[in-house]
Amino acid sequence: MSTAEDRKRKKPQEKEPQTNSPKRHKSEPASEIDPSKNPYLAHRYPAEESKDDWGPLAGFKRHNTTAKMANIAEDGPFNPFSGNQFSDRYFNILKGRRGLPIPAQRDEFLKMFQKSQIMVLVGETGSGKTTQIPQYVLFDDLPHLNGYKQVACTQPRRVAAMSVAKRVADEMDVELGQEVGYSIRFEDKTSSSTILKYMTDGMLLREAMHDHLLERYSCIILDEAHERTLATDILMGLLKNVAERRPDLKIIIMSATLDAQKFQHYFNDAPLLAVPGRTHPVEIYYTPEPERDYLEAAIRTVLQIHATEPEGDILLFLTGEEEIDDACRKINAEVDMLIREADVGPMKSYALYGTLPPQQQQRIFEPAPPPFKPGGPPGRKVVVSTNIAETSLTIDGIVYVVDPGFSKQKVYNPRIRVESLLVSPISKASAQQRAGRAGRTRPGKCFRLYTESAFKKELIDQTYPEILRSNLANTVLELKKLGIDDLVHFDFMDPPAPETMMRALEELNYLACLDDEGNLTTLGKLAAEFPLDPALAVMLITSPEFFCSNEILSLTALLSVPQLFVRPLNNRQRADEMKKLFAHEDGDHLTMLNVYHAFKGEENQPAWCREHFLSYRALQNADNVRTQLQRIMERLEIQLVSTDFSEKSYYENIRKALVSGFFMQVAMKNGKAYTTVKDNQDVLIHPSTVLEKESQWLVYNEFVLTTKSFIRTVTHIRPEWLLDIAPGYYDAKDFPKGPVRTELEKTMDRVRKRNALKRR
DNA sequence: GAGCACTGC
Repeated sequence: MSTAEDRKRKKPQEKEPQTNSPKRHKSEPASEIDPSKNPYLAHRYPAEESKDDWGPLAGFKRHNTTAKMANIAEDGPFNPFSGNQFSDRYFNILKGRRGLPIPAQRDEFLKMFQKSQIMVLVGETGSGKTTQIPQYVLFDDLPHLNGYKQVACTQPRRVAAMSVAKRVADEMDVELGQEVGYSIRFEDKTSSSTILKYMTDGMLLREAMHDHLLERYSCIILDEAHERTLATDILMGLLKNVAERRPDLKIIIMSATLDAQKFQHYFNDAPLLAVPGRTHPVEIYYTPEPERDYLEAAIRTVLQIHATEPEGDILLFLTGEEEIDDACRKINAEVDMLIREADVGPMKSYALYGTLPPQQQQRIFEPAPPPFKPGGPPGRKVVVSTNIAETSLTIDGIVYVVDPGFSKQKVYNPRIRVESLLVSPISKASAQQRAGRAGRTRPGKCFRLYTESAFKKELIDQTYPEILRSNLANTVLELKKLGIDDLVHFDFMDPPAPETMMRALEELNYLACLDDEGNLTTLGKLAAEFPLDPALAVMLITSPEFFCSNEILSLTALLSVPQLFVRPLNNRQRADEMKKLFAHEDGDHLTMLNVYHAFKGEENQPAWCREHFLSYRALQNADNVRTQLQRIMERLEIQLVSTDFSEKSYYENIRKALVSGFFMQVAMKNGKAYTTVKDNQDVLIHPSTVLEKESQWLVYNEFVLTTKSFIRTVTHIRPEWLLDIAPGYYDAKDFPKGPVRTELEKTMDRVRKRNALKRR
């Protein structure tokens, strides 16, 4: 990745071999003209040399331009950023862009942008803010004439960063990856010519860890700030801080209309610009009485719409995979009955949730079935979806939305240190977003399965930001790495609960990533380099001590992707049998490793995965993650070693390495069930385990709270290892009197006696 | 003997 300095150094070198023609003019005949005199290439030379007396940007003074000037430059004929002649396609797209509502406010935007360091911009979907505002910034901020700086625009999701970058590259008539590019995990599509970069907010955060002042940017645009992802919240705190130390940095916070004042207030009363959206009105209907069974009510409502409303597709929001599959089955059965009894058209139902393979997700875009007879009652499709359709996926043609008012949300309980998913009422903002999905192509209707008074009085305004609902161990490590020493006084927009913060600090201290004063240790600094949870990072970094870093590298990658084993509804038994083929008697971690090794030895991987009920996507993903982690290890000079497979200690070493990261996630057998050490929670082993033999002590990867408390992905370990690998954590006298303490003391005695024998 | 809202590095 190139820093601003690199870019400065690289530029002059680049022009040498191309004295006669600039880089992307390959088909052009060699010109007699000295390229440094070519006004259209003026931007390729450092600002101090550039006079910009001619060319499309003639007379443009940084932060002193107008919409009129920019419009003239945009009208061509030459592209002010690439020097090329504009294509016909460019002018076609330009016509469309000028038809958006936002250009009318270009001057208003420029004035505000020029006057203030930080501004807030709110606009509904369809306003074009994500594609247009960054371009407006380019024409005024002129980052390429300002020491080759860049303009960044962050997105919460990878697909958004990619697709918007592609769109804007087309709008600006440049090749994607040149003047306009994107940067997401596993893919950096930028070059030394890039002046506008779309990126995920997590990616910008990563960059900030090595460049605390974000020096390579002259302007940072945080888009979709209302979503309040963890990364967005940390970035906002960071940017507020950086803004003071870098008066030259411009910041724009973009958000949907809600909560604008909160953003303004947080950024020292930054000015606000509101741009209108382009959506159709949506009529809202409430139920007169509260519904007792929202699933039943939802299905009933869908059928009523189908029987009585004019043409248009339906979107129903439910909470999870099982519920959605169930609802689809019931809807199909009811529609069949309805068709027999009444004069209605056909209706096709589609399930939509994140873990569905992409191919199946795509099916929701199939057109609705046609009516049975021309002019008869309309055919329709109904998409039954999780929250994924609220933000990540938009489906055109939706006219009716059915909103029961619930979604699964992550909650964190710092007292028992457990993150879990809970079906909870949605917020007003969420309800509005859902309703908006009905008005994308024409006026629509939204049926809320709750009363108007419940909406007004019971729903909270905004969903709580993620930072208030998460374990913050990773976040605290990131903040420390960002150079923020005083976490207590860090200016969060919504400060997390002190107990959550304390838990995170405590966890990092146990992992030896923070010392007793709360400072980053050498191990902590290394751990922060990895895009992993602290426990995984520590396990990986210490694995060479157990002679198995190659294997732990694979395992770490496997543990950081979801859903390795596939278990289709109609083939569970077969899937379970297949899983047994890979089972290792000591537990699930080693089983996953067996899967990975078998996968790597396979030639036709997709077919092999189908046959063995494994997710090809997950394994491929794990492989990508592994490559990324391996590069980081090589950069940090962490050794990659293996124990010879024929050695008896091959698997034992891996289990010990597991303990070095997960010693806080250990459970001990207590009668029929297990008890987690330290927290004393009664837990059961998740039924998905391959472990069959009796095991007194287990290390587990996650605690899942569903119908019962489960520990999932478990491996058998020996208590001696705990004393050996984490002596500070497993000091028996720190434990309350009880079975765990008794066992630890027994183990200590055993070790002592054995050592005494050895000494004799 | 059961589940996996959604993202991101």
